Amino acid sequence: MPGEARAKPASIRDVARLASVSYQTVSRVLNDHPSIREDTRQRVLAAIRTLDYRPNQAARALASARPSVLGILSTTVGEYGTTSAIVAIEQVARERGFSISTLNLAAASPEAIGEAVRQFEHEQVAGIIVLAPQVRVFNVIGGLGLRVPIATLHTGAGGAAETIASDQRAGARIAVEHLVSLGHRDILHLAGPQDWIEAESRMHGYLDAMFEADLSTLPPIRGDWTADFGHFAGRELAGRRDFTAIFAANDLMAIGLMHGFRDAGVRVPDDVCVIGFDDIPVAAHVWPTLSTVRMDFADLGTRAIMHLLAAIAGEPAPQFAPVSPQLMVRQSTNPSATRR
Amino acid sequence: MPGEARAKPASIRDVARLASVSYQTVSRVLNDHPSIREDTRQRVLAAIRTLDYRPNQAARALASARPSVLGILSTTVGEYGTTSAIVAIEQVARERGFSISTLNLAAASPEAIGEAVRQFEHEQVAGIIVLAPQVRVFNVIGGLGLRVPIATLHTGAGGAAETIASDQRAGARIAVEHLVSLGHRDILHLAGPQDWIEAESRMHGYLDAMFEADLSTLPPIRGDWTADFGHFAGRELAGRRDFTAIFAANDLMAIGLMHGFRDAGVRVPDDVCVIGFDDIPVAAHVWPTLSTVRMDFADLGTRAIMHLLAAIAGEPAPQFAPVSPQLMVRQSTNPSATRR
DNA sequence: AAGTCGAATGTGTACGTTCACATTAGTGTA
DNA sequence: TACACTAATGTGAACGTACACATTCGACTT
Repeated sequence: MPGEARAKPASIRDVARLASVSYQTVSRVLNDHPSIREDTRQRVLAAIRTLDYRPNQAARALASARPSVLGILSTTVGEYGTTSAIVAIEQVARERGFSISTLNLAAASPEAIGEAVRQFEHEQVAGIIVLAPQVRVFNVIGGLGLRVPIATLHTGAGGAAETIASDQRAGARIAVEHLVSLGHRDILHLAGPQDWIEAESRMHGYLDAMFEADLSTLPPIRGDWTADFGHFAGRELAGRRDFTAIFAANDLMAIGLMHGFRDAGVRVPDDVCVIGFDDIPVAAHVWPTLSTVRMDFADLGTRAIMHLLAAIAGEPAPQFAPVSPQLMVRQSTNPSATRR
Repeated sequence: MPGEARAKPASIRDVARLASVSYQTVSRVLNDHPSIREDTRQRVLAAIRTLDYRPNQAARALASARPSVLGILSTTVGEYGTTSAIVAIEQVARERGFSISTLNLAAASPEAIGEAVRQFEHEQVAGIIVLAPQVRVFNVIGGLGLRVPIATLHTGAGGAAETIASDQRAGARIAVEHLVSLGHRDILHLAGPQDWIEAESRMHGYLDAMFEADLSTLPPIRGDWTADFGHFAGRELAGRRDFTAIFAANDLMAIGLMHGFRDAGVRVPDDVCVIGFDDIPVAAHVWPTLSTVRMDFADLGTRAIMHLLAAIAGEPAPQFAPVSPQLMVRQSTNPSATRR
């Protein structure tokens, strides 16, 4: 509003002039070149501060091969934890001088994914983090002969994509083991969509635990992650009596499931025990409060980005201790705890 | 893995050579210059398709004043709807040829916000969309003498920031009117944090409805949007008998509130009616199912981006019909409907 | 038929940075 | 003291595009 003529941002040459050096010297200071005398460096840094100079990323990306943008590809289909992972990723990335370009896919069709990745490629991103953990995403990406490094939060990516050892499988196992320890023998799994890596991991965890406890498994129900589906499933399953506990692949479905049971007159946890996965913020507040498994998604995000940055720098992949998922025991698996 | 030498992406000059025109002509085709013969344009477009050419955004941003990146600034403190708004914003922006750079703030301190905005400025963004609707965010931004256009989803931004007429206030009003129509006269408001624009809007809606119904208001409780706080508040409020209904500023707090009441032996909706705001996916599945108000956040996002794009292009702000919030009546405000 | 005008296209240059190479200063060695 | 060798700095290009200007071409006027 005050209409003050805004000065054009300072360029590397302005800094050089003020510091009485060549623009190249400034560039070296910016890029931590080893051969710079300390007093020169200080003079340049002072000039940078005086002029509030910030390197032009566009020019930098144009002139150098290595770009300064990281792409995050995600599907919106509600996965809890995605957000906290993104925040963690961003933070690390920005500390290392990268910007983040996000691309949220409404539908995860192979075409859309391919297009998105090519979009990133054309935007000259340094690397891509994929938070759209469908199996076919990786098939598509694998078939693209991609040049940019890719990382994901999830195991089982297969193909060329770099993967992080996440412990969804261990988490699912812990959940089921909890049910087993309560004496349940007939445990049903309400799984996620077939194509999802996380759904597969969690189902494997279920199978692991059942196998180890020497229990026979029931064919899992395939859901779509939504509470609405859980609700539907609950009403459908109310008629069956071949299970005494259910492990739902996420909390949303678990909560819908309990609603469906309630509608049908099946009591949780008295008639059927339910455990979820994620520990979404409302899990501790629904009725009955939902037992679940909590994972540190921010930590997973950090690993993914560290992994990606290492790949970009051509360094060997960093190793991390496994993330330990945490069992949250609440009312939905504890018959004696439900008081109204 | 197959180590095939990857070809360098095609440049505008490659296209020009293939189409037997000058690179400038290609540039004109790309920028929809009027004076291009139709057959020339077609020849250029064909060459573009053949080479799978995509303009280099970095070079484009460098050469032209107008950059092609839009910044999205948001705080992570859980607001439902942010995600769907972002998706909508991105879609429109990408259609118009912009990339999206996101910057999620963990803490919304004035310093962090200022730094984030300067970061965007330095990244040469064309405009910024702010999804961190705290009042002080706008104070900080207003005091920055910013040159890039800014838009937000929310009204009441004040200062220089461009605003969109959103209807949170109307939504809150509808929620309270619903309670009034059920015969409630003593209605308490569980508000959001003082600094938040949305919290203020929703409180204003509450006050509007109470005033119009000629009812006296109670001092609102200030929450922090979380279910945990709602839980705490529910236990605290259970001792009070000076209200028969509560309007919570978001669903998360409403669900926690019902949990707190349950703990304290207060029955919802029989003793106290509860209504929330947002219609988060679990609202229809908790017990009792939560009455609430649904807003089309994707639509709000679309408006915000249209607004911003108009500002960037120097066009007048587009006008939209108000978004009508939708009342979702469920069990938590319907005493006769709770069957177990 | 020469002149005028606008449409269509081409040529130089700049954007801000990095890279490859060239140069100068600085230090030790013989 | 001269020599080599490294450290420190400087110079000329190039990245891929858009902008300002110059040019060519054709059609229409007089």
